Amino acid sequence: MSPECAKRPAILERETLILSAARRVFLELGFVSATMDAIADMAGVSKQTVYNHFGSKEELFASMVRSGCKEILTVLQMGADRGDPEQTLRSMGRRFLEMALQPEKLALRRVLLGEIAQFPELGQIYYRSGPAFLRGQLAEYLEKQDRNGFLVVADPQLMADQFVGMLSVCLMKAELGIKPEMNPDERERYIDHAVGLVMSVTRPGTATLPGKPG
Amino acid sequence: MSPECAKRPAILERETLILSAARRVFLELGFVSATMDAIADMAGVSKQTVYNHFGSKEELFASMVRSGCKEILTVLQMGADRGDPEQTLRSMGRRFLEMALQPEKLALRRVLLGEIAQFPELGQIYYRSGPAFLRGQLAEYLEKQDRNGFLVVADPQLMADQFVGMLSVCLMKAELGIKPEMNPDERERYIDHAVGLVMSVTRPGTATLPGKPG
DNA sequence: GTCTATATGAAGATAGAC
DNA sequence: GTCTATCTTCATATAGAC
Repeated sequence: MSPECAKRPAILERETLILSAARRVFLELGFVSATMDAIADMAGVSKQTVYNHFGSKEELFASMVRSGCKEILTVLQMGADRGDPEQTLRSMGRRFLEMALQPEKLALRRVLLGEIAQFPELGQIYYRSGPAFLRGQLAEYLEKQDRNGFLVVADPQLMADQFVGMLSVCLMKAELGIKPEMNPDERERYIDHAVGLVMSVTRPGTATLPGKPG
Repeated sequence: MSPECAKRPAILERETLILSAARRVFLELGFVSATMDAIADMAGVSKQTVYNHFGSKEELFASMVRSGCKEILTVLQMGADRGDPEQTLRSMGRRFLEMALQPEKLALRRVLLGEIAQFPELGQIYYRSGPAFLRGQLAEYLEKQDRNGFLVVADPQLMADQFVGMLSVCLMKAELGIKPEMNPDERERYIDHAVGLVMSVTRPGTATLPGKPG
C-alpha cells in the first residue's frame, strides 16, 4: 500500500466516483434537468471539486457517455463464433438484446438522443460501440461463411444491418416505454424468427435474393 | 365572413399559431431548454396568452406531440394495397421511411425519447401513430394474403414487426446523426432487401420458417 | 382575452480560505 | 485539491391594467 491510500480516495477513484454519480443523475433527469449540485452531492464531494476534474457540465456529460459506451464494447467483445451458423447468430442476437435492454442502457440511449443536437459526436461514439460493432462482427462472420460456402450471402453488410434491425424492434418498444413490456420468452421468439429468416435466404442452393443469381 | 375575422385571428387560428411555434422551439431546443418566452415571441403573442390557452409548459408540450402524431397518422393512412404483394410491401416501406426520415419527425422522436421518463403516455401515443400503425396495416395485409393462399405467413404480426425493424435501421442511423447520411438510393436498397427477404420466406411452396410446416 | 411588468426560485460557475 | 459562500443570470408563473 502506498502512503496516500490511507488518507483519502486517490484521484482516479475520485473521478470514478464523480462519473458514477453523474451517470445516475444524468440518466434519471436528462442533461438539462440534472444539476451539478445534485451530482456533487451524490458523489459526496463539493461542486468545485467536480469543476476541477471535469471543467464544465458539458464535458462531464460527454465523459459519462464515453465511459458508458466503453462498457458496452467490453461486453459485446466476447468471442462469438460457435461453428454452427444458426447457433452463432442466435448467440450474437441474444447478447445484443440482453445488453441493450438493460434499463441503464436504455436510459443512456434516451438521454443521448435527446442531446444529439448539442453533442453530435456522441451519436457516433454510441453507434460505434453498440449497433455498428455488432453489425461489423456479424458481417465479418457472414462473409467468412460465404467464402467457405456454408452460406450464400450477397451483401453481408446489409444482411447484418437488417438482422440487427429485426432485433432492434424490441429496443424501440422498450425505449418508448410500450406496455406490456416484452418478457424473455417473447424476446426469444424475435431472435428465433430473425435467425430463421436469415438462415432461409442464405442456405446454399436457394439463392432467392437479388444480387446473387443462382 | 363572420365579423370577428376582420379584427384578429380567431381562437383556433391562434392556438394553431402557438402550437406551430411550440413545435419549432421544442424540437430545436428540447423540453427543458425551450422557454415559454421564446415560444410566445415566435407565435407573436404574449406569454400570458400562451398560458391562457395551454395552462402550462407540460400541457403545451404534450399538445405539440399529439398534433405531430396526428399528422403522421394522416399521411400513413392513405390506401396501401396495390394487388401485387411485392409492390405493396415496397410502397408501404417507402412511405414509412419518407415520413419518418423527415428532419422534423426525427427531431420529434428525439425530443420525445428524451422526455419519456416525464411523459410516459406520449411514448404510447407516438408508437401507435407511427410504427404500430404501419405494423398493423402490414400484418392485416399479410394475413389476408395468407388466407387467400398468395403468401405463406405463419405469424403476420411478427413478420410485420421485423419488416418495420429492417427499415428502421435507417431511422436509427439518422436519429444518431451518423455520417455520411443515407441517400435515397441507399434507402431503396434497404427497402428492396427487406422486401426480398420477406418475399422469399413467404412464397407458397417454400415454407422454411418454424410454425408453418409444409 | 390580451398585454406589460414583476416576484420568485434555481442553477451554472467563481472567489477566496485552508 | 478541496471546501463554503456568493455572484449572476434567467425562466416560470403571476398581478394588475386595458
